[in-house]
Amino acid sequence: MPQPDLHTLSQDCESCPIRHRAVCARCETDELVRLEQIKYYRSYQAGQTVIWSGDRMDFVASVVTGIATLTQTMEDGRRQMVGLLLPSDFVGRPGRQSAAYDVTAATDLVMCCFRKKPFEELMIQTPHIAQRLLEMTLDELDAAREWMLLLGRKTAREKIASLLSIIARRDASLKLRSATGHVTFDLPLTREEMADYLGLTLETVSRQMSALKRDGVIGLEGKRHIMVPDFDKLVEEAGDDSDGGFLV
Amino acid sequence: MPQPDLHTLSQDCESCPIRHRAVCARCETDELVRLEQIKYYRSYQAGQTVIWSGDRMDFVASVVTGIATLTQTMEDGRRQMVGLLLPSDFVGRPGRQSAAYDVTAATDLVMCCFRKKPFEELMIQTPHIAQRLLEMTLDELDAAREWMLLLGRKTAREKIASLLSIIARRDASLKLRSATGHVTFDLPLTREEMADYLGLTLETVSRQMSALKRDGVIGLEGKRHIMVPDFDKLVEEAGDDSDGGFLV
DNA sequence: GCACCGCTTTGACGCAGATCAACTGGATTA
DNA sequence: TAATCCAGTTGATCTGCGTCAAAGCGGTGC
Repeated sequence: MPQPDLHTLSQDCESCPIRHRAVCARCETDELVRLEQIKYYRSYQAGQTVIWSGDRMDFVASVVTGIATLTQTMEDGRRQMVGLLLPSDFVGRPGRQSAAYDVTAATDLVMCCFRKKPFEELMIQTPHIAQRLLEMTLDELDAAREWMLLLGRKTAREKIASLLSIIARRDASLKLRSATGHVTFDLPLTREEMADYLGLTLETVSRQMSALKRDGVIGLEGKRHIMVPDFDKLVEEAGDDSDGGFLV
Repeated sequence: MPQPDLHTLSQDCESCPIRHRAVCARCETDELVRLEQIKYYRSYQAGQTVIWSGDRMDFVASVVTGIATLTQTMEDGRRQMVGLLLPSDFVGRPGRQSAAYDVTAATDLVMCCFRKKPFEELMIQTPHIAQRLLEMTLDELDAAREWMLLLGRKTAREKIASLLSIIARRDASLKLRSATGHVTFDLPLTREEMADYLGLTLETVSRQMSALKRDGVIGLEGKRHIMVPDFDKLVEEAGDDSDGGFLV
């Protein structure tokens, strides 16, 4: 169940931490005013389910803080994560009435929700929203295709290195830094969630994390805090082309 | 090298076979006129490369007839298909100057190309194009996520059954039929291309095709013509939820 | 007719990662 | 202080798919 925690939250779009990256990034002041009329915040604790696949979904939303996951589950319980949503990422699909995936809070999570019906109307009237949403969707499609290469062709070790470098990059970009040299960050995912992301078992994830640590590619402090002495080395382990995804 | 074959091709959008499914689907007559001014056709033979990843790309396009593939290649030659483009599907990304993937003609292929610069301008002026492109991109993202489940969690046999049912469905929908009961279609892909789609080797593809044939799930006539006596049986082999993707 | 070629099939074998199971270590509760 | 719990680690074993190799098969050219 969602646990509203509205009083601690900024209600003012202008001072919003994702103002210039989210679906509202291109909006003018007057457009923001209209968005503000249909928005509300929701908070979830780490581990809570935001919505189940197939459930009716009467809002779309932006992640404000925290991390959410999209997962698909087969009848026999096999699970595959298909989306990892960081601050500014968009949840839901205009024009669709029910959720296509399970959405879960991987960390404590705050979302800025828009009632779906008025959001859809606003989208027709203000092209800035649709433009930005198209751009974001195209970025997500590129990320999904990169992810497909990972799932289809990379070894377990490469998968782990890829995931770590993706998280390091996105974490750095949220802090307005770039990921080079010595890098440090917190893993927002459990070993099991990492496994669901990578199409592996949690045992294999654990083994490969230990192997990367043994080989000095990463350092671990506790289970979640990662230290990368040489980011280029990590990227090399990921097996990516040297250009290394500066598209995003 | 592209082999122009313009004389055999319809130049008239109104009589175009993909008029009501492609990126132009929502356009009014006056908008079509403007699109017609910036469009040109190109033909490719099966096996030809349309564009290499990283190459400058000064057009975007719709597939008119035939099938194209998007693939990513790692430095050591491992390949993963990340897109299978059927008639009406869109190629290229407005706002991007170079191709992100290798685009190849899997069959003989005709594309309706738009010069990129004027297309981008037109997109700003006529929201119908951007609206339709957003819708198509969201559909592709859903398909990519389904594909991620396949790559990450399905067995070789399930992967093959999934691919066959996807092709059967899309083939049926192009012929304005629905895929039920006894179904028949041609495979547009070689065993190697199927392997690149599924994250398998061509040997495993061949073995699983033989196994499905042995078990009576499919029949083969030659290498490419597939007969499915009971489509529901095939879908069951694919391991999908019973709803079976009527989203598209 | 035969040789050749690209695609496909089939067989033998090996290995990366899955499975099953035991154990560790830190946090929470009693 | 110990009991419980849960995420994570590590070990032993198994197996599905990859790898390597050989042979089949339909089409094309000579």
